[in-house]
Amino acid sequence: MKSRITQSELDVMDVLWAESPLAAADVVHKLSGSKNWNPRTVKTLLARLVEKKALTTQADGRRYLYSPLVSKDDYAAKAARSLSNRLFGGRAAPLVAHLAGADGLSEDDIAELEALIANMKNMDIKS
Amino acid sequence: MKSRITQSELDVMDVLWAESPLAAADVVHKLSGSKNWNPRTVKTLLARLVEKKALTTQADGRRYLYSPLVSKDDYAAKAARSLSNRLFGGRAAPLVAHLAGADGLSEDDIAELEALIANMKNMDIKS
DNA sequence: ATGTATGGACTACATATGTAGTCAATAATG
DNA sequence: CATTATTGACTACATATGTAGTCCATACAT
Repeated sequence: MKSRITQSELDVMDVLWAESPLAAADVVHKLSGSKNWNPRTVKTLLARLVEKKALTTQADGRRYLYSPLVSKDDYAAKAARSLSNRLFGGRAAPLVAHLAGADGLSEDDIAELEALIANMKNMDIKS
Repeated sequence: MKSRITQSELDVMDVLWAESPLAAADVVHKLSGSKNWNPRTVKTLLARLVEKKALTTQADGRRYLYSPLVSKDDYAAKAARSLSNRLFGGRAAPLVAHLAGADGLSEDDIAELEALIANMKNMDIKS
């Protein structure tokens, strides 16, 4: 019954995905630019993430250092598959189509996708 | 300040995206296979979706017929872009990469993506 | 040593969400 | 017509979530 990471909690995870382990005060500091949160709020979110087993702590003297237990890649993959299944029948193309605005994806996006697809085709051949 | 459609509410939207307008009893019936919900629950979700302006109602005698105000495409597009921005830096390729398991996407997915990309390149040329 | 700042543990409280129950009007049925 | 079933309106209540506050122990500065 692993509870879901919420929006606010995800903001905290982002900080720790970028750099870890960090003390609560560091996380507070890194969020101070983007979020207007009371340090208490950040502490609460950290505690909830530990409860949810999304973070672990290691003692550092009197305080804790926090590190992710869930990698961003894993989290992102699950979120992507969940969205794909829930709204796009588990198919990739409709999802990608909906990412684009009226005028398609950017050149860069298209180039990256082509490279990715070429790569996946290779994987397929090798197996 | 349009509140977000929740998971349970989305199940209701799905029914009405598939066919509308429908009376509450019809929605209840269509959900009875997949969800083990009390009809009251479905009614509550319908009412909340009307509040959130995701559905409209038209009177049909003593009851209401519900229809989506938000199309599935719009909703899905917003959800897809939101996920992409939140977790993949707004780029399409990493999202697609994370959709795949260890062994890449299915042949069908790859074929569909290629077709989609070819199409988007055409759009690009025309404009 | 003594006051003050800092850090974690626990508590708080409004709103959201999942999941229903109650009530009153009305439609359908015997 | 009297009874029952249906429907929307309103209410309920536990848990989740956003956003903090309080308390207490301890580290640090004087």
